[in-house]
Amino acid sequence: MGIAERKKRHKEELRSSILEAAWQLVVQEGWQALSIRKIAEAIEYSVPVIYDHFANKEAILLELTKQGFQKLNTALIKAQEGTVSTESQIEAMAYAYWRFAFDNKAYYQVMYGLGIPSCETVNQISELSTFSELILQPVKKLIAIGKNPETDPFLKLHTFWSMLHGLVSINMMGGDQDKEELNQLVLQDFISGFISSMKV
Amino acid sequence: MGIAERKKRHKEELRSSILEAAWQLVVQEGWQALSIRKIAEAIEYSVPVIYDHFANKEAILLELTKQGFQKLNTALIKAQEGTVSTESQIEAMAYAYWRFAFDNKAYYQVMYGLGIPSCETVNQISELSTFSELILQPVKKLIAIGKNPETDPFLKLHTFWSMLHGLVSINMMGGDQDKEELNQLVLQDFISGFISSMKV
DNA sequence: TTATTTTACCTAACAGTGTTAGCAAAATTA
DNA sequence: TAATTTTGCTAACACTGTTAGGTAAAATAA
Repeated sequence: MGIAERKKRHKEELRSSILEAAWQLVVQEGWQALSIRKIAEAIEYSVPVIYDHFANKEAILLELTKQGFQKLNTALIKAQEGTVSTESQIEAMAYAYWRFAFDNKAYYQVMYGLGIPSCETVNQISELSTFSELILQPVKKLIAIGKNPETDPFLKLHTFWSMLHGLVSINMMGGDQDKEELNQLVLQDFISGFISSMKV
Repeated sequence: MGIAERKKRHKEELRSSILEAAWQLVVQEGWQALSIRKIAEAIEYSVPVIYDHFANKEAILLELTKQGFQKLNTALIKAQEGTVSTESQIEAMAYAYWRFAFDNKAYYQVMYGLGIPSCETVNQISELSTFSELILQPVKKLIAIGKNPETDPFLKLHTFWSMLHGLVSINMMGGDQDKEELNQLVLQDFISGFISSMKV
């Protein structure tokens, strides 16, 4: 009964080739230029075949979004494991977040940059991101060290994530390369400010 | 020669009726559902007439963006004029920024939410926003009061704006109304943290 | 092996999008 | 009144996402 397996394997290959082609197109031309027909041409199949694997175009984007969050999560974990002290962990993770965004602009834009679409994508972002879980422990420790033990760690976390996203998205605009130095300063300023704000 | 004037007036009326119709459609159905044909139908003219007033669809969105920044600017100025102390000025402006975003979600999304398009829209945002100029003076004063006079006001400003945008855009996602309380806390946490970070 | 059914895949279409070429009618000027 | 400019329209082009319906090949059943 190897026939069914071969078919299944082929189907999975086709599915991932769709994602691969879609991703390549997104990187090359931006996610606004992505079209089903271009994907079909790239994988050398007709258009309806794509709809055998994905319900619609949005489902493809959503899958790429998931891939992006997976990459981000591993980067964050790696950053956390690289250091020991609580402060340096937060710092490393913020930096890793920043680096991921700028090293994978296309991913970050698919993950967040689609604006506020009517789809379910956005609602899934908070579920996809393990950023909160990862950074919760360090934040709690920092608060414990600080002078105000009543500080809400979830609130701090939420603020941290929001502000970090703001820094990334604002600095991703324009695209002037000569702002690279400024950007580094902005990030450092933010991190040190945030850490000290929890100790107070 | 009142004929030419009448024509000119009519042309301007048509132009603003296009913008008005476009805006109404954006509010009702979101900016992704905006189409030239819908605008044409709304103003009861044929499609090509629109192209006599705007080069393309993007130009219409850009005009709405400008309107949005104008509204935001006046809100910020009003907030600044309402208070005297430096700290409360910054606080009031941040709050006004926040309120504008959530009271005019459609505007804010047109202004920032289009992701990172290939167009020139984004590059014009920094020029359109007078947020930087308005908040520069209060920031400078705060730094002067603080213990570290070498702090770069422009850097602080940039950070402030970025983080504020991050707070808004993250909290604008999801759209759960029961998060309203949390959102207020997040904003207050951010403002107090930022102000104290400059005094240090 | 033959008949039947299932699977795989494609062509062609529908309804929508931004944009523009070319033409008819109305308004203005000479 | 005749010529000219302005005004606005129809119709088309080249796209977009999505799907209905059909065909030929492959797998299964008789």
